[in-house]
Amino acid sequence: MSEPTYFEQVYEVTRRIPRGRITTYGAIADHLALGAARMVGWALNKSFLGDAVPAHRVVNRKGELSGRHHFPTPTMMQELLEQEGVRVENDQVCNFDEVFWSPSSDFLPHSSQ
DNA sequence: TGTTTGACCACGG
DNA sequence: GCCGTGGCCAAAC
Repeated sequence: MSEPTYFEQVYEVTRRIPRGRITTYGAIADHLALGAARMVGWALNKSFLGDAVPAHRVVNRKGELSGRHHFPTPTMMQELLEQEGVRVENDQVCNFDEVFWSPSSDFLPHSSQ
């Protein structure tokens, strides 16, 4: 058990992402002060294997579904986002700025869910 | 125990 | 505005 590793923290932050919202690897890395966004993606790689972590809500800074290939099906990530109201086109989030959620914003700046 | 990789990001040319 | 390189830190081989 020991201390919670950084991917444990990534799980926590990822779970706190509201429905219909997304965030970036850099935002999580910055909030956790990891300094390396690569670890976030790598941590999320194992996240959905055991724990129900909405890894589909995490995209890169370009709003692209870079992790779609790591899902059971490459289309599942887009399907999940569309089901939550996130408009995805060509494996990329359209209103990226609108659905973007910051891990530091616990109080939700715009509207909660 | 050293090397390689990884769902990235920022900067420079 | 696009492409190449470095940096970042930790786990896996």
